[in-house]
Amino acid sequence: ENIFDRSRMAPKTPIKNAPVDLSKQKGCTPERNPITPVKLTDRPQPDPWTPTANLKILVSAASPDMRDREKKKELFRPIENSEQGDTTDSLQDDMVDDSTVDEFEKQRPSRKQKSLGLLCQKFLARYPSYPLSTEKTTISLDEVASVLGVERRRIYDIVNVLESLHLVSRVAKNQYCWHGRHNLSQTLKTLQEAGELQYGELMTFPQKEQDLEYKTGEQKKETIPDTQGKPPLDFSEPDCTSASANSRKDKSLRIMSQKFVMLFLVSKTKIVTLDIAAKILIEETQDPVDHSKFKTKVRRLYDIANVLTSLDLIKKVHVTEERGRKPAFKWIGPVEFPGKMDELRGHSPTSDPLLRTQRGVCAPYQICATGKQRFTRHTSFNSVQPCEGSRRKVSSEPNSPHQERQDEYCSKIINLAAVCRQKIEEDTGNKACAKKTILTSIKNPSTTSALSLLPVPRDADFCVNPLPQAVFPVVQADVPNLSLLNGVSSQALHPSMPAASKTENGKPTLLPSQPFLCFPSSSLFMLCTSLQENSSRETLPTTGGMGNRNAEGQAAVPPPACQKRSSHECTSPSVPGDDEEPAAKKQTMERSDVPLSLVVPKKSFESPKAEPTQGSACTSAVHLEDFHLDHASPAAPEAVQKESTKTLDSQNQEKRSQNKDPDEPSPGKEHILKENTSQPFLPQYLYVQPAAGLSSFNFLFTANQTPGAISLAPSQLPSLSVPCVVVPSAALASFPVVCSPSVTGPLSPVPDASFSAAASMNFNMCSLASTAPVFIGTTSAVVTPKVTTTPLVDPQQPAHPTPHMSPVLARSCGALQLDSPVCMGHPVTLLKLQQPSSAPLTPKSIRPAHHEAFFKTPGSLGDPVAWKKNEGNQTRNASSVQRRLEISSTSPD
DNA sequence: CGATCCCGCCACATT
DNA sequence: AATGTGGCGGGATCG
Repeated sequence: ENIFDRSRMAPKTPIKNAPVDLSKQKGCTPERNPITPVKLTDRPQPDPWTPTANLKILVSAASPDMRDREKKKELFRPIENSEQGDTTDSLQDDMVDDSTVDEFEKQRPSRKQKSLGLLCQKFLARYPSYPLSTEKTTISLDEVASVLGVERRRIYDIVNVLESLHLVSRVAKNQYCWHGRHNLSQTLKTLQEAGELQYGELMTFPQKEQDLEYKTGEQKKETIPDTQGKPPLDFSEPDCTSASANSRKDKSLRIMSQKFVMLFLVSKTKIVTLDIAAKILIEETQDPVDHSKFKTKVRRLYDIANVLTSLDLIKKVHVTEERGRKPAFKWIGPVEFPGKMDELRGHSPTSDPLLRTQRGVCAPYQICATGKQRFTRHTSFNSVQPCEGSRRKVSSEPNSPHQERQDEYCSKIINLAAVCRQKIEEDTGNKACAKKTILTSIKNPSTTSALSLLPVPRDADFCVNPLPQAVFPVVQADVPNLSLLNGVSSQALHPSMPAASKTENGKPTLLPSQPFLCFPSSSLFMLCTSLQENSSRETLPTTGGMGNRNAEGQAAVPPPACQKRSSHECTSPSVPGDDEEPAAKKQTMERSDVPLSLVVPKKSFESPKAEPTQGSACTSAVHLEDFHLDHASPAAPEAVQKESTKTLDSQNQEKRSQNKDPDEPSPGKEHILKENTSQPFLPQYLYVQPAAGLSSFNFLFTANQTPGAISLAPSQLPSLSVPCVVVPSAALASFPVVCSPSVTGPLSPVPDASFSAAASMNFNMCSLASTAPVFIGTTSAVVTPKVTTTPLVDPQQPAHPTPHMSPVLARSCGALQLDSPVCMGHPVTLLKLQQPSSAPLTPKSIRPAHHEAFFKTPGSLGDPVAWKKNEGNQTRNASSVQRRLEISSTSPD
């Protein structure tokens, strides 16, 4: 355009060559022209501009020209009216224009004409999408700004987003280098991987370090320290981290952009609503204050979305949820990147996944690390890319670089995951999210489950429908069982079970029966899982085979990551990929160390644990929304389980059939569930999430033994007699209580069976509720296999398990993902899970607190309701208050 | 009236 | 101190 303009302009304009006609034509008031000065240049540019005022005028004036050009381009077309404008000059004229313009319709430069999206299109039109590698195009911000007739500030908005996708890189002050889309797929791939890791897994995290390095400020708020940046940093590289990392505000816009893109890449549906994205992106804070923050975030997202839209990567759509329609964006860019996954993702079925995952995971992380390394400025990739550098890509890519930010980015990304979790929680609290979730959940029962929990409240409508129907049946059956459950629970409680300890199978015994109870009204959410890292991992491979069935692989990416994490403990930051894994493992490890950790609502305790939960929730929510995940995550774990479980599965299936709602999620889910179910899971933790806002769901999961072990409130649970209890919020009331059928019967008999039963229960729940429960079940199932199952109850020992639990869950998820497509969907979930683990990291510090909290909780638990209330309210504040109780399920080894 | 998001102040970073 | 960057949010416009 510029060119055109100039050429045209030249002739036209009286002025010299103002780049834009605009100025010339109209209006440029003399003054204005003169003003311009600044910079500019040497070149042909017009002098006139500069001043914004002038610009505006110019713009208006120019508009006509613009439009012509635009038309050419097409871009403008959409705009329609906007264009016109030729008319008059000066501002005054604008008014006139309208009248005058009749012909065109135009109205002066309407706001749209000046939209960032349009501006971006113009900007992009200036450069070739696929420039010759050899030639390098440099972009002068001033020049562009003047040519396009906008203030430089706007150009920054565009460039920052483009930079996040590596379409451009900053070379120097005011100078950017245009790369075009050559690396776009690579970048997206990297982002996807990173997204999977983060969101999917979460990271890890080392709280401690984090504190030091990054400021705690924000992070801590969340309570999710881990999630936040630190972990990444830690992982990535120590050195860098501190430095680069440092806070800085970093360009949130860049980071946000990447995160935003990651959400799309991770989501199944490829649709992300603004509010969800905003929630996820809001890293810190959660608290009340946020509102304004949320608003600001959304504003930024619009900016980003406009640019992405111009890039044809996304398009605006509306998602109508039950309530109403929400603005959302659909990813229309490439979904699969050549080569991208390959190893990483691993959707490969079976065993591969593990490998992949591990490695794959590493890669992403690495990336981050890399980024960090560079403190200074490298340009090449900012955030996400890290991977490249470190791992494969390497790249050098770019030349240059500048910007150290990447490191930060990486960390941030990590944080994002955490944030997401938190947010999710919050969201859950909030209705909107919940709704979505619910919806999604409905669609995908399993997947949603987690999410659904959150949403529950409001959506009751929705929720109800799906859930109730499906659920009820189950419940009914279950109810009777309660007694059984009790029996079971008792068993569970008594961790002593050696059998359980033995291994996965054994463990089941504990859980066996765990049925679920859903109470409407409470807001508690408890998640119990127990798992061991090892087992889970191991299982994963197997699982892969099992779970894969569906293996859609689509987005599956996440799973791998999870697995990865789980697989490795590595602390070493050096390897990116490893980082996560290690972290994850570590987390798990750590947790394991800690016998019982309670996860308190994030903030309150600050313990990381809470985070995970949230994170999971968040993720799930995200998925749901976007994708409706599948509950794949759960499935993954199952694979392992399958062995013993199969029988269970069969049972489960039956149940499922019953349970299934009309809606019924996809079969895949069922599978997953089955798998999950099959695996016994041991609830190590209890998660209580009371979302303040959420309200609707409360879940109580008992780990198998946990309850007993925990001592939580045996009385409480016991009374229930169900290992897991899900309590919907009051609002939920609609929900019936659900007891896992399987549980009832089985309990005593065979541990395995019981597990399976339990698992099934969970699944059922999920299907029914379509919400969180499912996840839980899954995770737990996954976890259980090994350690968890073991019944040990010792608090401390259990603690060990506990830690695992979260990790386990994550792992399991990862496994699931790997295996089945479903997993893919769930990736997010998984992530969340991991996060928790990460959160947990802190085991140390946390532990004590947790314990206390933990205990408390139980007490509170005594009354489910009361419990909910109390905690829910309290916790809420943090966005999600989640508490995890770890139950020691068994003593891990 | 809610969704969008332009506009530009102003703080922080870099030179 | 000047200039580059870019966070941020008021408030206008759109639908």
